[in-house]
Amino acid sequence: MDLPNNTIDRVCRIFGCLESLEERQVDFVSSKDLAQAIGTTNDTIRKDISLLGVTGYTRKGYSVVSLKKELGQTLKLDKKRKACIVGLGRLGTALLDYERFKQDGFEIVAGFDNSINKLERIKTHIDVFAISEMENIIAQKSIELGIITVPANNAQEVADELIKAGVSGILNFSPEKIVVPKEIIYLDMDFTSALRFIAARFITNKLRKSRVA
Amino acid sequence: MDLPNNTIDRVCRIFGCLESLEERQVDFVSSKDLAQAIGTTNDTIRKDISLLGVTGYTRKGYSVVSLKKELGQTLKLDKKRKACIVGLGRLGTALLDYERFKQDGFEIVAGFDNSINKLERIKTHIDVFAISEMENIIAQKSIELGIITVPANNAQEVADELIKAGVSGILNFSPEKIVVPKEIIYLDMDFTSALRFIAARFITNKLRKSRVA
DNA sequence: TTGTATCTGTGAAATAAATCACGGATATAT
DNA sequence: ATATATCCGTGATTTATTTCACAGATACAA
Ligand SMILES: NC(=O)c1ccc[n+]([C@@H]2O[C@H](COP(=O)([O-])OP(=O)(O)OC[C@H]3O[C@@H](n4cnc5c(N)ncnc54)[C@H](O)[C@@H]3O)[C@@H](O)[C@H]2O)c1
Ligand SMILES: NC(=O)c1ccc[n+]([C@@H]2O[C@H](COP(=O)([O-])OP(=O)(O)OC[C@H]3O[C@@H](n4cnc5c(N)ncnc54)[C@H](O)[C@@H]3O)[C@@H](O)[C@H]2O)c1
Repeated sequence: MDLPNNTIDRVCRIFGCLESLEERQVDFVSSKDLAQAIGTTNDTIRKDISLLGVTGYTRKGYSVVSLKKELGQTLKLDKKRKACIVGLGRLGTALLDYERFKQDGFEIVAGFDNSINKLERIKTHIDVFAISEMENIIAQKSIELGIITVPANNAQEVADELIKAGVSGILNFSPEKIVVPKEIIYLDMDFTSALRFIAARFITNKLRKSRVA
Repeated sequence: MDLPNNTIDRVCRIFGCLESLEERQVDFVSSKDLAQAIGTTNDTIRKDISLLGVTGYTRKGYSVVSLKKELGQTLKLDKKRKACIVGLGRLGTALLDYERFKQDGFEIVAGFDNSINKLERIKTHIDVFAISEMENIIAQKSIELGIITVPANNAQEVADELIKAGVSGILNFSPEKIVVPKEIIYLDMDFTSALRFIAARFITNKLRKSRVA
C-alpha cells in the first residue's frame, strides 16, 4: 500500500481519538469532530479515511467501533508489538512504568542500562538487563521496537546496537539526531524541537496543522 | 513571513543539529549532512535555507555559527522563552528538572499541581505552586508556554486554564486531544501516536521523512 | 409527509512541496 | 597551473496534498 505520509500520521492520531471515543461509548463520529480533534479540516479527514477504503454513514458520520477496527486492521495497529527501553534514567524509568503503552498495543518487555548500579536499584515489574544482554534478549523476546532514553552522546551507539540486535523501528528521545539504514523506521521525539516549532509559529502565523512527531 | 509548515519543522530540527555541531566546534556543514541528520534530501535543505535568505559557501557548505545565528534570528529561536509545567507526576517532574531546556532557550520557571501532597514532597530547585495560583504566576512571570503533563481526563480543563491565564503556546503530553482557539499554537507529544506511526510504516514502506512532532 | 440541515464520497481544481537539473564557485589533488 | 570533485543557488518541473464543490443520503423537526 502507498499512503501519503501525512495521512499515515493523521490516521495514527485518529486511532487515538477513536480509542477514547470507544471508551466513552460514543457510537458515531463525524469527519468534522475528528478534524477538530487532530487539527485539520473535515475534507482532509474524509479523504484520508476514503484512501483507507472505509466508508461512513450519511448524516451520522463514521461508526467509531468499525472505523477503529478497519484502520487497525489495515495499518496493523491492532497487532500487539513488543518494545524495549534503553537507558533507565529519569525519563526511561517513567516510560518503563507507563501502563498506557500496553493498553495501546505496545508492550514494554525489557529495559536496558549499562550501569549495574541503576539496574540493581530500579524497582519495576518489567525485566531489566545489562546492555551486554541486549542482543540475546531482543532476539529471544522478538522485540520489534527500541526506545532510546540514554544521554545524547550515547544515542548513536545504542541505535547501532539495537539495529544489530534486530529491531525494525526506533523511537529516539535523546536530542541528538541518529543515522540509521533506510529500512529501519526511525522517529525523533525531540522535545526541544517541538517547543521551537511552537515558538517559530509565534512568528510565522500560519494555521495549525498536524505535525508528524 | 510565510514559510511552508514543513520548512518550519525542519528548520527547528536543523537548529538542534547546529547546536551540537557548534559544541563540537565544527565550522562548516553541508546540506547533505544536515539532510542525513534530519532525514530528508539535500535539495530540500538547500531550499529551506534559501527560503530563510541564508547563503552558504561553495564547496564548503554553511558556516555552522552564522547559519545558526541567522535561523535563530529569523525565527526568533534565539529568544529566551519561559515555560511552565502543569501536572507534577512521573513525567512532569522529569521534565521539570531537565536542564537541557534552559540551555536550548526554554526556561521552566514554574510547576503546578493540584495535589498539595505532591507539592510538599517534590524536591526541585524550580518553584512549584498550587493550581489555584496559576493565573497570577503566569501573568507575573510572563510565561508564554504551557506544558501539560496531567492525566488525560484533566488535559482539556488545564489547557483552558492555561489559555485563560495567557499562554500563547501549549505542548501536550497527555494522550487526549485538546481543542484550543486558533490563535493558540498547540502541539501534541503523543508517544503512542509516534509508536503507531512507526508501526504503520512497517506496512506502508515509504521512505522516511521528517514528521512534525 | 415534506422540507431542511447535515454528512459522506469523490472527481476536479488549486496549492504546496519536493525534485530535478544545471550554472557558477572553489577547495583539493596532481 | 590545471583538472576534478564538490557544493551551493535557483528556476523549472514534477509530484503530492489539500481544498473545493456538489451530488447523493438520511435523520430529524414541523
Ligand atoms: N529527563 C527528561 O525530562 C528528558 C526530556 C527530554 C529528553 N530527554 C532525553 O532523554 C535522555 C535521557 O534523559 P534522562 O533525564 O532520563 O537521563 P538520565 O541521565 O537520568 O538517564 C540516562 C540513563 O542512560 C544510561 N546509559 C548511559 N549510557 C548508556 C549506554 N551506552 N547504554 C545503556 N544505558 C546507558 C545511564 O546509566 C542512565 O541510567 C537524554 O538524552 C535526554 O536528553 C530527557
Ligand atoms: N509517565 C510516562 O512515561 C508518560 C508517557 C507518555 C505520556 N504520559 C502522559 O503524561 C501525563 C502524566 O503522566 P504521569 O505518568 O506523570 O502521571 P502521574 O499520575 O504520575 O502525574 C499526574 C500529575 O498531575 C496532577 N494533576 C491531576 N489533575 C490535575 C489538575 N487538574 N491540575 C493540576 N495537576 C493535576 C496529579 O496530582 C499528578 O501529580 C498523562 O496524561 C500520561 O498519559 C506519561
